[in-house]
Amino acid sequence: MRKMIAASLASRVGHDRGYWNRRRWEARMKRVTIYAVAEACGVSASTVSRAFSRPEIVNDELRERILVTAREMGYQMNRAARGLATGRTGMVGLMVPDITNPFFPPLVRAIQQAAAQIDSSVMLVDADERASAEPELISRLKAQVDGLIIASPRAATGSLTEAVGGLPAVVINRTVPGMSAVVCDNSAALTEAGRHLQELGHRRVALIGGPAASWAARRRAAAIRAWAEKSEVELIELGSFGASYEGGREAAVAFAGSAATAAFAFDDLMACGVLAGLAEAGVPVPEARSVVGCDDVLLARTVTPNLTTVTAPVAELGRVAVDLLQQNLNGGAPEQIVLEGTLALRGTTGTPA
Amino acid sequence: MRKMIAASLASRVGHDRGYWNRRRWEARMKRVTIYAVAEACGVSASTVSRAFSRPEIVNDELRERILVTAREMGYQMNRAARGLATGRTGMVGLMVPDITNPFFPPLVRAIQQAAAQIDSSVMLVDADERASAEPELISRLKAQVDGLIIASPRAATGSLTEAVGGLPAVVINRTVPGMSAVVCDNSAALTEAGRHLQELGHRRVALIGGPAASWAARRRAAAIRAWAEKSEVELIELGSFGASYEGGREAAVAFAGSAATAAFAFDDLMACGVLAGLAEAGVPVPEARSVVGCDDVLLARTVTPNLTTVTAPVAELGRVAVDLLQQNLNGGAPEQIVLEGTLALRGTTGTPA
DNA sequence: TTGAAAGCGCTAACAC
DNA sequence: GTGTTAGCGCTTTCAA
Repeated sequence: MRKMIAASLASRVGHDRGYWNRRRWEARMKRVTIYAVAEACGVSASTVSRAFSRPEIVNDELRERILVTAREMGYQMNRAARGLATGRTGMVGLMVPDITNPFFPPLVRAIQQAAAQIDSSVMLVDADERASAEPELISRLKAQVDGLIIASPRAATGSLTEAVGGLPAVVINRTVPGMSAVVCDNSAALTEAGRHLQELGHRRVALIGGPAASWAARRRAAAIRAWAEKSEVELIELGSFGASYEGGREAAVAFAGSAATAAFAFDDLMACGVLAGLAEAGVPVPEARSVVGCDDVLLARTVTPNLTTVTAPVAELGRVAVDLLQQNLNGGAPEQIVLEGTLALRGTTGTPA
Repeated sequence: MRKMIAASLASRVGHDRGYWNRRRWEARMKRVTIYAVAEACGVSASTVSRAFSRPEIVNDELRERILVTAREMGYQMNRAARGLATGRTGMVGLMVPDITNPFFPPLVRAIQQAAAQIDSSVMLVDADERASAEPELISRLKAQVDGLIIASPRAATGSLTEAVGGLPAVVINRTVPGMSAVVCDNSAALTEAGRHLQELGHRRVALIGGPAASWAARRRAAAIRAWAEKSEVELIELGSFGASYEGGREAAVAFAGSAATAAFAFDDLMACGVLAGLAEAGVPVPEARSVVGCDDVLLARTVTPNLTTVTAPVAELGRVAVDLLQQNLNGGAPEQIVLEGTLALRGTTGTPA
């Protein structure tokens, strides 16, 4: 039977699309399947299949023998075939809004590693900072993965829900009704940063807002407002800027022109932009002004002076996201988990002039 | 026939592994297949299949009708099924040595976008900077993708070749016999940087070497040595350091203690480390010392003063990699393409004291 | 240009 | 505990 197939394939190869098909044909001929392994072991294909997918139900000795010969023969499971049979692809889709934003690479890494632990691979898509592209990208991913991890999506809740359409999904640093979520709550750490500024003697502090569409930006702003309200400090809100280095430089102008002696930037990228803008304007940090960032990306430690910021437990964020997804995959209900950021005091906060 | 299958599935659902299976069953029942579309259009499944995979061979009007109803019914191709039938997965594997190194995110993005253009998805794995893990990761990827893009691999040529084992593959910023490659050649730009330093008056320049295992590091070092040889400049080689910010800070000590007035760092990350190290030691840049980096990562523009460096055409690197891979996939022979880096003069080079 | 039918490699219900 | 068998959804001959 197998022989016949080989023969019929072989006959094809002479004509039609030439080299290309010949290569594919060769690749196939070489391919070791469970049937080949089964034959070599003198067992049925199902037994080989079980030896891999449910090892506990096959005789220990036999299983060992199968596994060994499989390895010797160079057998590698065809995941497409398994996927077709089980309806599971073994892949998780990961969408990030902008992989060049230094917050995401460590997260991507953590997710990829955690996924590997549960024998899944990560299919990555970058939304290239275009919120409107997100639903489309998600729909495309959807057909190829078992579940989705959506990092800090910018798109509207409704369009996200619709795009995801019931597929298990977990969002990171945002909540979306009906989906699992892991969020990093920086409120406490930001409040602590506020107290720290106050103790240093700051009485007027600026809030440099991030993109209006950002859920995280709103949360952070809310925490800071709440702190300002409770304290004796005057909060000067400096409107919203792009969550980028450039955005920060623009904000620096506004900040320098204001009466504030310290500023919270939405994130580290912006904070570094602010630092650069202040430097250009000849305003020394932390002598004349203080600035605090958020996220603790690589940049925060490489800028001089080192940025005072709020450290997010990125690796854990990733691990938890994969965990939650797996729970969903196994029929668990959506769940939300909150992790806490911690304040990292460094060189950009000091006593005001 | 289809009805029967549905019935038999339905009967399964009552017992066995409960909720989990029920969900899968529901997901399946909902799934729109080519058969459903075919029935709705009153044609055979093969015709629907052809309407998607080889549209040119089906009657224009009919094809339109099929495509429209497919969209209306929410049909989404099952790639596992196609993969099983064609032997192609529609995925390209992308391995990066360290996604948190700022050189890679823009590259990853470019690759993902280029892949999307040819209707492929990207499966990402991060080697977490462990050269020895690379072969294993590649082997795992191999079974699930049509081809591989391997960015700046650190592993030995032999183990790479073996791990890839004949699968179409293209390496980035390195050459491996038998594989396609795109490399960014920075020699000309580095030579130009050298001439620039010389014109500024530098007579002794340091070479801060990158990791010994890095192909790119060796190439860059070679270019710089060649330039020094031809010019009147004394080259002081400062041994090899880790390709990291920390590595750069260590190197800064050696640099500051040397007679060199300028230094080439292996890459921008190290260059920034050098900058930080010099700043700590109270050595002003570019007044006392000059430094030039390589790659032009985000960091190079955010550090103060902005880093003089060599800009790599990252986006093009990614596009070309995908192009080459596609050619390989279609039976083309391995090919190597060289792109040129360009010098970006910025703030870290100046007249020596 | 279209349809029928077989097969891609694996899983899982069922029988032994 | 293991074998038999019938699919998973798509592509691709081959015949009409």
